[in-house]
Amino acid sequence: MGRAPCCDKANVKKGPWSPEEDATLKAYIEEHGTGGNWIALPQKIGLKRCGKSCRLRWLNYLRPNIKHGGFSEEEDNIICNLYISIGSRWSIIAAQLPGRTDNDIKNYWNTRLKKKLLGRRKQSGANRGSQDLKDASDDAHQALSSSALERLQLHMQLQNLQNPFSFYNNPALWPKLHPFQEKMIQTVQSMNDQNSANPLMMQQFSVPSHDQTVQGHKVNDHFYEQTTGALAIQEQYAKLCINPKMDELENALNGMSSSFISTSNPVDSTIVVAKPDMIEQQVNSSFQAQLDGINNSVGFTSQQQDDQIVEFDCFKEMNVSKDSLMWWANDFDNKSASSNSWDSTSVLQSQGMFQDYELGYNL
DNA sequence: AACAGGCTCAACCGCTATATG
DNA sequence: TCATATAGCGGTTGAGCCTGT
Repeated sequence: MGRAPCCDKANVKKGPWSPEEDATLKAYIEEHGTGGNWIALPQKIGLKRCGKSCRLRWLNYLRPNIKHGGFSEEEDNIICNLYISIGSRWSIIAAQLPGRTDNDIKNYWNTRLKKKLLGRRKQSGANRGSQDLKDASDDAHQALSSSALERLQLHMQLQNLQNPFSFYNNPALWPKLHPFQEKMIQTVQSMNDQNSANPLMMQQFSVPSHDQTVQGHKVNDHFYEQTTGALAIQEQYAKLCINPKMDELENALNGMSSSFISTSNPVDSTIVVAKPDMIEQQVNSSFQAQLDGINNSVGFTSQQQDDQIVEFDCFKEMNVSKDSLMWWANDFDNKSASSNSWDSTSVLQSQGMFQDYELGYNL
């Protein structure tokens, strides 16, 4: 049996609200409240509108203290950070921005903010020319939701562009490479030079391989994952650049375990792969010290760093097991894993989120 | 001035979560 | 425990506006 409609579709008005309708609805709610029943409300006040439509109109437009347009830089930062962290939970994001509605934020993100951020990459990656790579990337892309992909892209971009202390941005912090890796990178760089490479990619390729000791500090787990992923990018991309044939690409992709993180960037054809077994390798102690140094220099406390990890919620959409990626587990994620059941309170309870705005990606 | 294409944003749709009997 | 009603959410649509030619 199908579900009964919430209202008589034939007898309700659709489309834009007239000033008279607005006035009627506003006056009634301000005097009587909603009465806890939106469905019955339009009939009470003689509006030929669906209750859902009345609710939406009130929440998004008529209720007091609603702000429209004119998003500030600070609001942009919050939206961006939260989107990267939790995805398109617009109501939760809206709860952090007084006077903003979820609809407003959603529209703002889809029409402006996303373009503002991703547009940079599109521009820088536009000149990279391998259609083979692009096609293969598109295929790999299918395994990942656009939301997660977008968030991953944004994370990587922002990590790179916004943080002056970023590992990617600081060549002095890059340990020496294995000669073979250097050779791969040189090859890649020479090809990229010819093709006006995306600067982001170049920096990713400069990230060295490294190891890890134990599941100790999440600080290092975090950086470790990033650099491990970057190493895998190096390997795959270098192979493909050296011999960019489709069959090679297919083999490379087919050879990847299903437990790998696998995604791709449809804009610049980046293939991102992180192998869990790499995560089992040993950490170079001097490198670890350097990472600790970075964290100290940017003022991360261990708690803040834990919170920072919250930002990588997007990886859960990539079928990454908690065992294979040790940095993954945290209280926040458990809440988010229960999907829509958590609210803005739970976000705030995952303390430190707002600290991340200051520590993180100022636009 | 006229047109086409792109952009914005209010509103709708359909789904899930929650409340209630 | 189940069925039903309602609230709430996120994705999508389309009318109107803007901009470039």
